[in-house]
Amino acid sequence: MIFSPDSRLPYNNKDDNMTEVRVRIAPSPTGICHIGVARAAMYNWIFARHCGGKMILRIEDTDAKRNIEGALESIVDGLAWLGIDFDEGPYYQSQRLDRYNEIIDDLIKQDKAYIDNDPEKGDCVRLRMPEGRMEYTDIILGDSGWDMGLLDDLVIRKSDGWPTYNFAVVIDDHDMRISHVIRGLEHFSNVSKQMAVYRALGWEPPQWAHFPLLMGPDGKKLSKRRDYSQFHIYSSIEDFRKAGYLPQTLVNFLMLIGWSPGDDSEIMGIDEIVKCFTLERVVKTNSQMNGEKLVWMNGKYIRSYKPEDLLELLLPFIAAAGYDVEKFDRKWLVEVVALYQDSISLLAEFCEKAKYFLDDEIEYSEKALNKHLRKGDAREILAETLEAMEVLENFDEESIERVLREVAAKHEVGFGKVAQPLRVAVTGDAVSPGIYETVALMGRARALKRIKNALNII
RNA sequence: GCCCCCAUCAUCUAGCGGCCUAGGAUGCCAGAUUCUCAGUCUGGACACGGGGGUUCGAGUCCCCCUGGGGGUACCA
Repeated sequence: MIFSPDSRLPYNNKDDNMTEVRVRIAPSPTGICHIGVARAAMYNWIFARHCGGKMILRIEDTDAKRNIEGALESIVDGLAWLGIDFDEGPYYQSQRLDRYNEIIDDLIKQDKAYIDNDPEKGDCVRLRMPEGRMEYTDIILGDSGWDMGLLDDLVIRKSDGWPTYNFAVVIDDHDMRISHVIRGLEHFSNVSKQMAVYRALGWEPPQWAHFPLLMGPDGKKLSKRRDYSQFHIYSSIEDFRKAGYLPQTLVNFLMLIGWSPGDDSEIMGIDEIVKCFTLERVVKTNSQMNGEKLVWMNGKYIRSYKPEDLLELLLPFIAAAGYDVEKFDRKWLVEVVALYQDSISLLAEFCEKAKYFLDDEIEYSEKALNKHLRKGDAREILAETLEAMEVLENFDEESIERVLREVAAKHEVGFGKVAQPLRVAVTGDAVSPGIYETVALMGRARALKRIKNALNII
């Protein structure tokens, strides 16, 4: 990512080739990398990459009161994590005041704009709106129009000297030679205002594409304040990352909301999406986020990794859970990961599920103890299992299986009657991966110690 | 209030007049695999908001209603 100190643009761009695809996102640096910003960035970036065009970052920072320190970095970082980068920028609106004023003054000279005196608010500049109906076409929504008589003369310069949003956007998009404005539906009604500015300036407007809005998992409007964690949904990219989502999951999932490739493909990598993405296939309806499908998809991606690669992704989560990552044998950890790869859907789940591998001491679930160890001859069976395991030459999966089968045969009980007591004894709970793998990987010392301990407390 | 946009299973979607007794995915239910859980596989239930048209024929086109969303600032 490049941050050029002087990011003002050349004003004259008449000679440039306007057929080049150039798109942008224009966030305000007012907070974290919100899911809405990420989605807009994804549409623009994917469209740019599909067309071989350029992706540009512009910062709308004219409202100094709202600017937050570090917000730009967190937005750029969040997008980078998703795989979104920029070819140009960031350009700052705050550095382009001269350019806006030059155009406003010229508009006044031509009597296309005028100074409006308001005794209370001060002088502002308004653009004379055209008469009649303005027609325009949106790539996603189709033909539309607006009765311009409904609009007041648009304020283009506020009394504080700054241009208004709808004016600055037009100047910026033109100067940056933006070919397609791809943004959320909340901006749709700005088109008429911006078209009026394009017309006054005699400039060619870009192509418009307004994608529908993302609704919360509760079906209501997405709110920054609300906590959606019960739905496995978050409002910031950073929170998705912390919850253990993979970036490719988020990209895949978010793109499949509001767009489809046309066939039945569901699990799609970003390259594949770039290849077949078209704005025409973006749907027109608002859509609700479904956390269950998101979790499912993340599980699919988790299962697609080789265990050693998955471990690399898991390491930060293991460290964040308070473990000293260095104290574990790396190869052994890979095996633990392999054991759990099928049963986790979020990276953050690993430590909780595999805690009896990571912790020295385990906690026993009373319920599991009662159900599997304090019933029938479970205690006797476990004690016998312990005895047989103590004399095992090789403490490996095959040997352990043999022991369990022998014990089961001797007592004439099902395999579960032997496996479950053992499982509870070594893990503390009635649920774990396969019992031989679990016990073998745990190691002889740990397993035997835990069995003895269990026999003591039941 | 006014303006604009939208409308297929619970959810995300396919469908661009006959291929639709509406397809896929998640979730849900059942079965298989099995030492528990998960995973995987197989099967099942679940939708064209309502009413008028147009047409030989409408989920697909038109109108109305209803519902949802967005916008109506000297915010962005």
